[in-house]
Amino acid sequence: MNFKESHLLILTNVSRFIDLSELEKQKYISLLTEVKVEKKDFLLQAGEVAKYEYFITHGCLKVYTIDDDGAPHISMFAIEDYWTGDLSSFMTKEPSRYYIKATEHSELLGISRASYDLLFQEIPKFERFYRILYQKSLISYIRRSNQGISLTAEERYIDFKKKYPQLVSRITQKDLAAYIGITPEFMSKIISKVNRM
Amino acid sequence: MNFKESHLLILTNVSRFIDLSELEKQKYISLLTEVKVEKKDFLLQAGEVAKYEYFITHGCLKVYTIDDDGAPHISMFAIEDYWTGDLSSFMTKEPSRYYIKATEHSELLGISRASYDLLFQEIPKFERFYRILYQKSLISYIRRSNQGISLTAEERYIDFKKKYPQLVSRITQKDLAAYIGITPEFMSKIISKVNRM
DNA sequence: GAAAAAAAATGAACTAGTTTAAGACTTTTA
DNA sequence: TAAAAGTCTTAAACTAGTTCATTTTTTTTC
Repeated sequence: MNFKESHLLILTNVSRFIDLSELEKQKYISLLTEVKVEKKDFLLQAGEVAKYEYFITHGCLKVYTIDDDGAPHISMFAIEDYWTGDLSSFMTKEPSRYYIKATEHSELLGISRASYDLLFQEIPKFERFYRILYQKSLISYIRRSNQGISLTAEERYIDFKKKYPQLVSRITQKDLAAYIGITPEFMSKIISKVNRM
Repeated sequence: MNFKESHLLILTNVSRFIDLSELEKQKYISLLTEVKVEKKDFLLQAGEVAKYEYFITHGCLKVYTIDDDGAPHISMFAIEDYWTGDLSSFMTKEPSRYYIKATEHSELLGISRASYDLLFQEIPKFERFYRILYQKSLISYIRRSNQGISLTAEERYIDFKKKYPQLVSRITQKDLAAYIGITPEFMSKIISKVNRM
């Protein structure tokens, strides 16, 4: 069976943790929905229930909240070969507090809540896949929430640059500031300082 | 079969997400190790590999790092009916950067890495248990790391008090400051301000 | 490819949170 | 139960990061 490129990408991602038979691969692919968004399009807006979890086959998106003062706070950037969505709203079916917006033309594979539930019944191995996926995400969020309180903004910027060098050139300074947790003005100061060093 | 109180506690916790047969329950319990620690004892120290993940049947512990300036940063408090450990070190078998210290006399059930791996072979249902457990933890860490950058220290304190009212009276103000991400002096100011309101 | 819109830089005045230091209160330990 | 150690409070001087306002540079749009 020949899979298209985006399907091969997600199958390769899944195969990092579990092995699927040809039949299981086809079954899995059949549960996915293709989604394309243009730059600035929303995949999700606060107030909506998150109907899908997404795997990104191409592009870049930002996941963020808007606080009471209207300031955005980016909780993650998501690029090719990563997963995104609002897991909380997806699971509880309560309205989301997040926006997910494409920062470039992006292509994704979405799985609906019904398909997600069905997946575990049909291919129980996916419990293992998600167990490992969530475990790894959890480890990096624990680290991030710890760094948020123990590092200065400058240290967080240097750390981000070291960890995601490709990303720095793909996102605006303003968005990076909203991720690091500072104002764009202070981000600008940090960058010119760090570059001078 | 009669289980002892601590075993009943962990079985009840596990039964929130999966159903186990009597035989599976016995098998599971056989993989656990009982641990007791006195106040101020360490369950783990930075530099060691985390040999166990723990379920707390009684007591309270703090999980923290010490930064380059010697300042502690608490990443979680763990009490009865919660899980704790350094998942990153436990999985990678690399030395931990965390300390886990009892803030009261505590009793725990530990599972070693070998038993954890065996558990999935013997009772695959545990993939589901951990998938759901990690999913829920992930959701709360995503929320926490977002709040860390979007709320002021005062807002984080008020939020903590609302969310974990029982805990506030069980931990010192100093430890709460190390969790919130501020100095004990500023914590003291916030508390006297909030109490005056 | 010109006009409009958004992002980035810079600087001055401000504020949330830190540092240092000292005294009062509470808990632990011998 | 006294003394030692740790925790909490208060206050003054300080600094990391914000706010607001203006100009320059880059990107988007028609």
